[in-house]
Amino acid sequence: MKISKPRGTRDFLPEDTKQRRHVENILRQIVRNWGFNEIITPTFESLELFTLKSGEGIIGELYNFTDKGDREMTLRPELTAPVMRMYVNEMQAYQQPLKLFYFENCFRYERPQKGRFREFWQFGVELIGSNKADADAEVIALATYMLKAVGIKGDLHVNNLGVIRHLLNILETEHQSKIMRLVDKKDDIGLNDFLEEIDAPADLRMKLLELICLTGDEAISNAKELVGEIPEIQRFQELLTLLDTYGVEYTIDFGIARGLDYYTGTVFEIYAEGLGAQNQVCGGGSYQLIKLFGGGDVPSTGFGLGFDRIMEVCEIEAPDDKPIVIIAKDSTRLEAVKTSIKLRPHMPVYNDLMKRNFKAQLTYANNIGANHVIIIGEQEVEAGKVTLKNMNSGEQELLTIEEVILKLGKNNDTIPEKNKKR
RNA sequence: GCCGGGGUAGGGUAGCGGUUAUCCUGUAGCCCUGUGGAGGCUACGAUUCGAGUUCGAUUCUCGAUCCCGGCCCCA
Repeated sequence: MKISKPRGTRDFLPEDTKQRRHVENILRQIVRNWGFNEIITPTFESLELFTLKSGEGIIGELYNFTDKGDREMTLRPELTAPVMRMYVNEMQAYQQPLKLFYFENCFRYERPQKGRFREFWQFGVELIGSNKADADAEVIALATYMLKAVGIKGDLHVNNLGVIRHLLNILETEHQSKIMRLVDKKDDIGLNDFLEEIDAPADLRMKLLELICLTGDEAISNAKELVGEIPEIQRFQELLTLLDTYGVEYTIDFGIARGLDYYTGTVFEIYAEGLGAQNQVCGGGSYQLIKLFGGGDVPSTGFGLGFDRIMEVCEIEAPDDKPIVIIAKDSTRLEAVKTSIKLRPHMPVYNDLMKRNFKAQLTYANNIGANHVIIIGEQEVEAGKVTLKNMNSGEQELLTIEEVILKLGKNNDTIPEKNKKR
């Protein structure tokens, strides 16, 4: 009886894995160059960490369990909360701003569909300690640069929640939250009904419905007409000026709400084409979670990139490994092993492990796409050299191992390419 | 949790009440023990699971399960 993999999980074959690692390393390199440092948090955490952040309702979507010491645990559904927990536990005295990033798997008990799995990977960034527009701008710009680097055309939408909150601040806090959630869902009917239900002032109602539809270049001036010259708009403009300077293209969109109370001002989402219903590849903003987890009043900005969705639409190819195959006879197998040891610091080398005959070894080399084979037979051993055969041209030459290393180090562009990656 | 569409060797497929379950590809080996890519031959390998209808089910019915897509949700 075959055992199948759990629902919503995936096996990554060698080709898939190579591709994922390649893209992952490109992203990692960019984030490092922007001055962020990678961290790793536990795969499972206390259930409370996430219910604290998101409420009890989240439990339905978690892979939670009780451990043998009767502790309520869960596989992490996201990484912002763990990173904030880590900060509160052990990084509060660090020099700020603290620039952290992660690339880890997360788990949600949900119905799988296109771009949605039960185990999925998130690449995220958290900048802790600054509430300035400069911090928000750097984080947003970074997200767009990352997507660009892997060849994805993203559509960036930005908002500052301060504006809509300014409008709503005459209402009860709970009503404000509910409205933000409805705005986030773009549930206009539900929003209307709710405004009716709480008997919101007509003036507010009109302005709100108008505001959340504002997008594009005119949005700022239109918003000013609705709410006046409030500091939040100024702050929003400061951010946009910075984004212009970064060369980032964006759409102002007062309809982005992100639905959660802990977002403080700047919020943004990036969408990509070709992903069906799950087209959001990135989401983030500035938020205040540290206080909730028992730390100080420290502001943060961050985002999460849906790595699996990126892999769905990203078309860049990982470089080939271009393996070298050593071909030996029964009498020279030990010599082949010794040679492989000398070559392996410089290139990927395959020995025959199947005791195949000479011809079949060549066929094997051909099938795995080797550009070169190294033939070690009695003649070569006698000469103290090896035969290097180019599988594309068929040319052969008798060389010392040192000469082979020199030659393939120069001609085989795999080697420098590989070093470049790290 | 809900709604649609699907499951036949590792991958891609044909059969649609009775077949030795078809073909392509793949892998291993041989033709061919110092020269690969072609060809020939051989081997390996499948009806998702469980009930029901039937003399007989891969085929029809129901249920489960998994996959694909959508809804809900999206921290």
